[in-house]
Amino acid sequence: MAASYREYQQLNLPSIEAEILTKWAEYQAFEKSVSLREGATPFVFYEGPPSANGMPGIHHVISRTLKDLVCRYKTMKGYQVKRKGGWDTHGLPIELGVEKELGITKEDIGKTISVEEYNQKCRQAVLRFKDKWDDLTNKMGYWVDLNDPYITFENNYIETLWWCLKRLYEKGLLYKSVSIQPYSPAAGTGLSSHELNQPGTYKDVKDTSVVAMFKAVRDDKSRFLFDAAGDEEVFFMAWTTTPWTLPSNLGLTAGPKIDYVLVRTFNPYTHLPVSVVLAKALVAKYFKAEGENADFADYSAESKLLPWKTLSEFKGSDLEGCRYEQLLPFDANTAQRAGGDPFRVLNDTFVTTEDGTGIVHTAPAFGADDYKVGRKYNIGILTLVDREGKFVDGLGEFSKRFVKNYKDDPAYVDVNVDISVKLKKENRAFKVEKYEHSYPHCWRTDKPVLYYPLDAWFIKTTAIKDRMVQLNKTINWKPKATGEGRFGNWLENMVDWNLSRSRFWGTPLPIWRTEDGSEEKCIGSINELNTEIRKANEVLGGDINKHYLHDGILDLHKPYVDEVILVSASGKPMRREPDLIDVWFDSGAMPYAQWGLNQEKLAAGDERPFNAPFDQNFPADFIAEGVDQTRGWFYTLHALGALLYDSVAYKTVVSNGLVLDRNGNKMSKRLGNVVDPFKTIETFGADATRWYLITNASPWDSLKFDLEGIREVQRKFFGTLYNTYQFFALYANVDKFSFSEKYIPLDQRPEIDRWILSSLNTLVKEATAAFDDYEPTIAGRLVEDFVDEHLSNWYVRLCRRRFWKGEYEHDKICAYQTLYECLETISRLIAPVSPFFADWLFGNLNSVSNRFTEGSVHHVLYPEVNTSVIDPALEERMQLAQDASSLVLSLRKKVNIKVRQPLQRVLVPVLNSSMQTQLQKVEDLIKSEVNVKEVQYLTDADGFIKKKIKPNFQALGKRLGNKMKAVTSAINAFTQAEIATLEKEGSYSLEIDSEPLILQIHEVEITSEDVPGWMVSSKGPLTVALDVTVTPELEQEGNARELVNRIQKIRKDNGYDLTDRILVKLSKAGTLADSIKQFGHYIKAEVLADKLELVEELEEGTAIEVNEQAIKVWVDKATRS
RNA sequence: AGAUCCGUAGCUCAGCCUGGUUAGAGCACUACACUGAUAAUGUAGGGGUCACCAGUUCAAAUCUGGUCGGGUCUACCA
Repeated sequence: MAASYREYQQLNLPSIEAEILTKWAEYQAFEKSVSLREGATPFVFYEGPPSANGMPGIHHVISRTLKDLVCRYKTMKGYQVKRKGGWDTHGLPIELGVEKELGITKEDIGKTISVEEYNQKCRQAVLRFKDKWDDLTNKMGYWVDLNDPYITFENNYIETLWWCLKRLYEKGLLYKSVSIQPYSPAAGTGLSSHELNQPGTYKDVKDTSVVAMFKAVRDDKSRFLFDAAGDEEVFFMAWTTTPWTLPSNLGLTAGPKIDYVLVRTFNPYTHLPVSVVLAKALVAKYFKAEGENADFADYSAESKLLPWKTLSEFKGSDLEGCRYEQLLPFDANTAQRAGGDPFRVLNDTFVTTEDGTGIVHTAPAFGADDYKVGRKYNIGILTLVDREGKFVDGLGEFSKRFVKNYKDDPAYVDVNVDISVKLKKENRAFKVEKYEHSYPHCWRTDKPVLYYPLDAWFIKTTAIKDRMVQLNKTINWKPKATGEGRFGNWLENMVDWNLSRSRFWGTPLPIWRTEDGSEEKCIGSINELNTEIRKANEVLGGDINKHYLHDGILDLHKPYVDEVILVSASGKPMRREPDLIDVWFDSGAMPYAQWGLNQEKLAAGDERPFNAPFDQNFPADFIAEGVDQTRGWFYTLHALGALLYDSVAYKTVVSNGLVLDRNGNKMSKRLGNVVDPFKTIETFGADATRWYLITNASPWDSLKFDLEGIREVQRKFFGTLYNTYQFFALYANVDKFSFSEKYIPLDQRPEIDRWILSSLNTLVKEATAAFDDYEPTIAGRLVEDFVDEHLSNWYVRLCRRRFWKGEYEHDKICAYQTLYECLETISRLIAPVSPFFADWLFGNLNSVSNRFTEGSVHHVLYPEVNTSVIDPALEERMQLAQDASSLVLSLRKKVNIKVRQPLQRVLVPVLNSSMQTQLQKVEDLIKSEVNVKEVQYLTDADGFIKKKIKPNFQALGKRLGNKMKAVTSAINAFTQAEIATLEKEGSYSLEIDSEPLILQIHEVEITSEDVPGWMVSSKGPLTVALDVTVTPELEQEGNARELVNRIQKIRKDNGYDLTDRILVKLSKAGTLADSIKQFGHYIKAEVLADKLELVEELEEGTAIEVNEQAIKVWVDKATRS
């Protein structure tokens, strides 16, 4: 007995998926999908490592679906796609999690808990949710190799990072420098940008702001100011919201292209006459319009209005180099102590005229921009605040005072206010006010952060900026704009990469330094370190490194590496620089570190001393992550690829957008609008979820996630496809179709079969193009449209009878082969996006036909288009048939004649012979679909058609330009005769604005509009007219059909099998009797009745109504003969 | 603050690159119909200042500039 296609009660995606998962596990389907392609061209994919210390969310499902579908697609295209998994295990989120769990803060580490214990905790916490992640990976059908993942905390991984760092060090790209970083005095620690981006860190606060007046020094540079001011005192005005930085002021920065003015006025506090410099654009902020050129002599302390007068105007560049007197001189902040040449006006483009005065008070220690411009001009640096947040000694009355209330001291007096008061008194303040702005706070202590100079190690990415920009242009970005815009701009504005992190659980910086910093050494491997360890012991003697002499170092983390002391060339001890490196370096170096160092290659001085798979796996063909990784992983991969090997690290990158909730809000635990991926998958199935995520919006658009959308996908796409399969299986099992007959050549198949196969091949072509272009959304939507509109609602609907009527012979086999081929091809087309359902469908089909030897759809090749099957004319005329049917149905609706009532004819005006030929070929389909007996074609000759003419704007517009309006109205006024002439001659002469103009036939569109005296309906060039006369003859046939429908329903209600023969008795009733007599044969054939009897009286049986006539029907199974 | 994406029907999205005269589809809603595969489908109906303003053009949802709103990233500044 031949195998049969599996049939189901109803679609249940989750149970299908459970079944397929079991099958995959048993057959090791994933492993096989890779091993089957051994020797094939590799397609290199990098997995961006997730951090398993948090639960996976629905947004992980979208990026992983994207990764998975590309890898599956490429596998089906014949590539070998290895997917090594990985785990990101270092970094702040993990440390913060552990601290929270232990209820400690950073300060406790090394005190209440040893670094060793702490890191042990981190190591344990890192993979806490690994099971959950593995579970999700499995359930969502993400194929990735989790058996041999790279793990960033492992020694061999860190060792490779060290090697990379050393290579950078040797190229002179790794350096130490002071940088201005966010720092929390209350917590005593620097903050990472990540910490600063915690929700709620930016708060609106009211600070005392002051516009300070810096007195210009008269010299050659500033002469133009004093000349204009008539030798009065001249001040530069600069605004600050942090008056505590004023003692550390060393410069004033102006924008070179900004316009400035010198204004004569009075100091509103001291009422002394002054001349001040500020940006022209900001004058209105400090001076009222009415005060301009007001009477200066009238001004007194009581005056409401401040008179002012513009004395001169100049550019910021004119101010460059002007000197000023120090605002708040003390012992501690002399120019000498600052080093450099301070108290000058500088120029930089970061200055804006949005706020303040257009002149920026510059304290290099307390602002990144200040620092940068300060260095450029060598104005030195003063850090007059210590790490606790209080002023140092030597600042007079301000010494030792906290610059902000870091200690929650109830008696705290705001030093910023005192500074402002002092300035007011000294004629050095122009305006003091409370200013509300958003300012970052330490998320842990809730105290304001300050920017503070800290030592840090940098990678000199700026050295190869141009090269990185150049390389970026070769990367295929999806979407393009992210690469050119967001990423491109980011590269253009690149700064050196600050690697340092003052944390505990991470990759230690492998640099050892002598105490005076004069000698240092960068270590590039474990062997090298062990050698150095022994050497140091030999040179320095004693107990130095005694724990590491025997076995070498066993763990490259803190605190162990910090215990190691090395020896410099000159014999001095060296200690490790205490920093850890940015975790982004960990992930950015994964192309190299995932394979680890190869000791032989290393010893041989290989440029690429990584284990062998590396050679085949760099750079990646494809990576994909969320768009939030643009400046994260995408950047670090790119930077390291360029820095280390002058290469891109990936050729194509897809950045997917955010997943928002259904109202467009970002999902966050705080808002409680997160979607649980497990629950979603369990409820709707991974395939429906994946399909929804991919087809609803382009991956890079942000997605408003709505469960209703998944439900719709489930119903509409999978439901339809499932039903189509179910339909096929039902009849194929009856007929024992197993594709054992020879493949019937297309020219021996009916039109509709050739049509659906043509459409199918068009679909294959277009879907493949879309996948090749990393546009899965387009591919998915194409398949959806095909399944719904073409396959299910046209092909199957029209062909239904072919499957259950008649014998198992040529036409039926054609139908089975065609539908089978469609289903099988669809299963392969959708396999990348919905891997479970595809494999289920494929498996169900293939287990009967055995057309493929492969056990899984994921092992076969993606369908190849057969262009010889594509017949555009055929697809076009089928469209005509669909349109014509739709128009006729619409007309039937208008006159309320149901489809079951046959009608005699439709008239179709044809404008040319090719249209008629096209229609004739699909005439039968139209007739059966709309239940009419004949199609008549009307041509001009019949004189029935009324035509409509419309200009072809596209063609005419180019030629005529601004004459279009006149021509349009001329054309609209055409008579039927004129249209006829144009059609006959192929051109027509017009006169527009008394100029002759020859109109060509292709410059207009002529459609038939009307058939006088008939009901018509049209769509584009197609018009149909319907003969709505119902003759008695037609009515009888209609009755018969109606009756068939009722009997079929009874059959179904009685639960008969499709093939059961029946006996029917009908009560004689009115005019129906005639119908029954006349169409008895037809009725019997339709309902598989052996006997159809008309009886006078029927006791039992079902009472039904046929076209408002009551009748009784009695149905019973015929006994088998 | 800079960059970037988005804004079309109640909702989700096409169309925009390459301008062309009734702006489409699905969902939802209403009514009718179809069905021995269908949780499907068909027909009809309501529902749109294509965010706004200006410009270019004979012609703008489409091109240009700006504004507004939303998202994201980066930065945080006197």
